[in-house]
Amino acid sequence: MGTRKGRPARKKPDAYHHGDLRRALLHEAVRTIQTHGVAAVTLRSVAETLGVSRTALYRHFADKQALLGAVAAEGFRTLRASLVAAWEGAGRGRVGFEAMGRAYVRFALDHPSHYRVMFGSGAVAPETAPDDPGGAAFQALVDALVELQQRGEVRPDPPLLLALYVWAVVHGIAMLALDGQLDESAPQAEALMDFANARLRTGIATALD
Amino acid sequence: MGTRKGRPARKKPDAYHHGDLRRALLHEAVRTIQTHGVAAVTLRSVAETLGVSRTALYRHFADKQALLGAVAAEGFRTLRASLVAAWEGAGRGRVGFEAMGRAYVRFALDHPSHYRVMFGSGAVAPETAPDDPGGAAFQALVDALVELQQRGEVRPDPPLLLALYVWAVVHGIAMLALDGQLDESAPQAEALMDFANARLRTGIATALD
DNA sequence: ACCTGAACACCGTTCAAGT
DNA sequence: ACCTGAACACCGTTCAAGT
Repeated sequence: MGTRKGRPARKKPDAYHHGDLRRALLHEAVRTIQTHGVAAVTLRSVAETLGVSRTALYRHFADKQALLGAVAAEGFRTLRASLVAAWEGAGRGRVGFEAMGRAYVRFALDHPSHYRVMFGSGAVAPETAPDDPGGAAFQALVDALVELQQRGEVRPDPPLLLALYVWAVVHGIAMLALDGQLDESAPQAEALMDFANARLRTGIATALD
Repeated sequence: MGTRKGRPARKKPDAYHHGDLRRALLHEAVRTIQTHGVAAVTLRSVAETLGVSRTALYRHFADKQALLGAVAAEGFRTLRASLVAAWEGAGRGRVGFEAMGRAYVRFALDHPSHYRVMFGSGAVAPETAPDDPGGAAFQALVDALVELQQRGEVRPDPPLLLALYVWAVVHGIAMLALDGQLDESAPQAEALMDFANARLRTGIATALD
């Protein structure tokens, strides 16, 4: 803020040529999703609370779906940060891996609507990616598994396949919780994740026959 | 069809007092979802293709969400039938169990939009239930696991917890595939399910230490 | 470049009214 | 009981126009 190099300071910021409408739109959409759900995200209401015309959005996003795509991308960045923090914070290794799983489920429980948008039919396919935050979040999981393989703690299967399997487990738990399929969602979801961590290690069979 | 016992045959069915508008609405909604996705399910279009007023639906469903709830319930009944058929058809046991997993994923791949509605935010909570088809589908999984436990082939953990874990795995694979997170969805989803069946048995660790 | 204002083609839902 | 028709309060998106 204040003056910028080589650009004459504007007398009055002129209300709305406010330079970062894109970021403001994105932030407002995320906020609305968190507090009132996706259905409440209306181009009209978002524009109004920002004090901007209903159609101003089209300068920054192709359409509403593009806005939601950006919301999803931001969600994946936050998710990735949570996963890495859990992994590092628990000192990596098997304990770190289990912490990652718990962090994943907790993220979904803490941001249910946002999480839903991230996996909504919008399909944030990799081609959209100058950075592909979804892929980056997944990569954090792959990296952890490779490290565990190098320590000889995880079977030497193709890391991609292993990572997809683990992702399916945590994503499945998250979705079941969000859809209200677990009674008393939050506690049972965490208990289920603890059980999942144990079963990921040893499976469900009684013996190796 | 034809004459019904004890009821005077109607001369002309009178176009629309056609008695089973409810069923017709439900069928048309399912058909549209399958062919054009949920977004195409519009009360207006459904009514029009049925030759009925736009508001006739409100005699049979509280609102659009109730219609989609009925669509979800029907989906769960079909899913349950597929699971049971796979389990029985493969002669139960561990082979039957693995067949159930594959049948689950195949159902989702074959009815992507319908599957999405089944787990959409609508929340077909158990209180809606005169029959609760979602619970019945889940029960088929619980029953199979209990039977495997009785044979000593699955660890004697609480069946509910085991079933939730397995459900999370198949649901997670299904959702990842539907969201386009797997390249070449169909084949990779089935390969992932095969891997999942193996990992459900023995887990991902290298040893039992 | 960035934003506005009016207009368009859609929605789900209500409500009094018809048979 | 079951259905209609008009009306209401919403949508996302377009397009010519302003600065």
